[in-house]
Amino acid sequence: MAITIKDVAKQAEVSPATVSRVIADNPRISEKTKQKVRETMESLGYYPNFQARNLVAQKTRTIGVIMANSTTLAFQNPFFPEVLRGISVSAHNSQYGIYLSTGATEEEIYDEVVAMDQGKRVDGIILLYSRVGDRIMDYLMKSGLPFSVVGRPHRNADTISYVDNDNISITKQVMSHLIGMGHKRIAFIAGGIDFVVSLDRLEGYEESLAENGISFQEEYIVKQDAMQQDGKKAIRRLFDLEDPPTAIVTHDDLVAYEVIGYLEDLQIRVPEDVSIIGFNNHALSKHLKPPLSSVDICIYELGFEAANLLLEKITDEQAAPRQITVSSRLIERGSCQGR
Amino acid sequence: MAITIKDVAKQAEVSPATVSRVIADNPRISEKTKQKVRETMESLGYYPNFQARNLVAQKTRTIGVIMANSTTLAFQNPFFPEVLRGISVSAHNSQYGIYLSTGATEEEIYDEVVAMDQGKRVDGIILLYSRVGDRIMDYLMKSGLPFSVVGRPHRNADTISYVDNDNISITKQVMSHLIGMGHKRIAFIAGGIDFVVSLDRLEGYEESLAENGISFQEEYIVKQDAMQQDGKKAIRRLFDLEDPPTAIVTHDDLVAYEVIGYLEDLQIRVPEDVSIIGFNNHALSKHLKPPLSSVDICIYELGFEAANLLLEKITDEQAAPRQITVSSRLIERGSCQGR
DNA sequence: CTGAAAGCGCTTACAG
DNA sequence: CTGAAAGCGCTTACAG
Repeated sequence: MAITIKDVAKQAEVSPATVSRVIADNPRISEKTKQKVRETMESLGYYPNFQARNLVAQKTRTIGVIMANSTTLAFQNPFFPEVLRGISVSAHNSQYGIYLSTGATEEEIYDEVVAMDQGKRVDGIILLYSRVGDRIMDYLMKSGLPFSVVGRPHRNADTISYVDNDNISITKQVMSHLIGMGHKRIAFIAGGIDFVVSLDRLEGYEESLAENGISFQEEYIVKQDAMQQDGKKAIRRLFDLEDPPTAIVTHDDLVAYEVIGYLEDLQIRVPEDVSIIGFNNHALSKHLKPPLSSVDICIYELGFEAANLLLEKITDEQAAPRQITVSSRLIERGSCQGR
Repeated sequence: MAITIKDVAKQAEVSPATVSRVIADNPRISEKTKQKVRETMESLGYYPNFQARNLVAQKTRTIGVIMANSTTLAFQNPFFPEVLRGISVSAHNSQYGIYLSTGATEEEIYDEVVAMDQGKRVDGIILLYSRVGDRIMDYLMKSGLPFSVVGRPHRNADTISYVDNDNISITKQVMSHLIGMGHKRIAFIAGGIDFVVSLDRLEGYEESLAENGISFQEEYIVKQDAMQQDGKKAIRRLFDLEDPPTAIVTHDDLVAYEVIGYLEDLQIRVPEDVSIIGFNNHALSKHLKPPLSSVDICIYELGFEAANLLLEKITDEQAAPRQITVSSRLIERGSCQGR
């Protein structure tokens, strides 16, 4: 069907081996032969077959990207496309392709990872999330397949290449900002409790309270379950407390806006009555009213560096695991007010 | 290195051919042999090598997904992840994988498409957008590689499998809604002018005006360029007109919110002074203030059906091109008011 | 019901 | 500087 190396060889009156060497620009082939072979490749419209090439090279020049279960709101926020853009740029720079997981459940995704590894479909994997007790990460650890993670692994972090923000520190900065403005009753709308990023931010929250001599109150924590089941109710409950919060930190700007919507329904004004800060610095956050103060976590960088780390491991088997901390910073806008 | 079919064959005391047949569950192999081979596959932890299998089968069970240049705000909106989710589900159902384009410029993407096709990396391609005079679509037409498109192709649409909303009709419905409320001066914030979807919506806009005896005014059209360069200025100009619009239709909810932000700066109230309607029904749109009326274009369906169409063509070479119209509907919320 | 052989399209020691 | 041969890991007519 398609033009193969043999067709080119015959036409150019050389052996297939020679054609192969010309493709690889092997210096032992004479310029004259190269010239001739290249011309016939051109005129025949020859294009090397990746599958065949990869089979003998025993690699694929493809990286697998594993995204978490995509059915949640999380998928509506810009994290995924933005991190993918970072990965794309790095992969493209090194002429690697991206193979994406398609599974909808953890079970399906696990099977895909096994298939990617054992079926030799990819040279390595980027895990786009880090959760507690994740089977997939355990599998990757054992498999020997190069991989990197966006987010600090819960266990054996020092033996794994990963990128992350300093979530504890940045959350403490967010808290200091609010506490510095006079806030003491600060609610925290947490992300999924099995994600390490959520744990880290919660830890930052708690540490900050402790360091500032403010007692931790369980009622100020809104779990993701509660938000997803009935966000409005969860927020109402917060403000039915004897001492309602005067500030709210949410794990995502989109959630912050959802909360702001509920607050308006409750006739609670932002920022006059309650201050609010989000994470992820959504493109909208500067346009909306109030403009939302938010933590820019540099999602693109996270993806870009995760890909770089992975390619490092793929290229050099001996490469030691590396950890990269991507900067993050609080962008102050109009959604906070002192008291 | 890895366990191959030969290792299994040796261990199970059969030929490699037999092992291959057991994998394919060939009915001519005795149950006894199958049993034995399966056991040794299990105990050895054998897993078939995709590259080898694909090389002889001359296919890849992979579909290429080509996304547009990803540097714009478009990438911040949920279209991409949502359409990808639809594709993923369909692909996963048929046990196909997804190979993603990584290029940042049209040139790079074109080269990737050629590589995917000629290098036999994928069995077919989904083009996530349709633009006027697109080289990539021209290439695909000529190549013979199965492909499907999200969005109506600008030329030769009847020979191509694609999914789309009825953008002309839905835009006319949106306009009828506004006109029915008494609006006559309706501005239109358009998407990229080289996208067919933008042209269709603009056509719906113009047709609707004509049918309702309202004259078309060039000044009411805000082009994407103007919005991207200086959105605030573009909106201000709209309201500096002698007859400023009383309603605005935008091609995307995120843009609608950006506009609403500018309007607030200009002390123009929504919906009291001006009504506004978006497209894409972003998850936030029901939470924000005002809750935004928006057209739900069923993005997930677009992706899902595009993948189905592609798989149909991959599976059956003779399959005639099919076009699927995915439903869309205006969701009324609080951002419009009669006059 | 099973095996030996050829082949998918390429690469790479080994010879010369 | 170039070619013949073996091989990557699998599948599939062809025999028996």
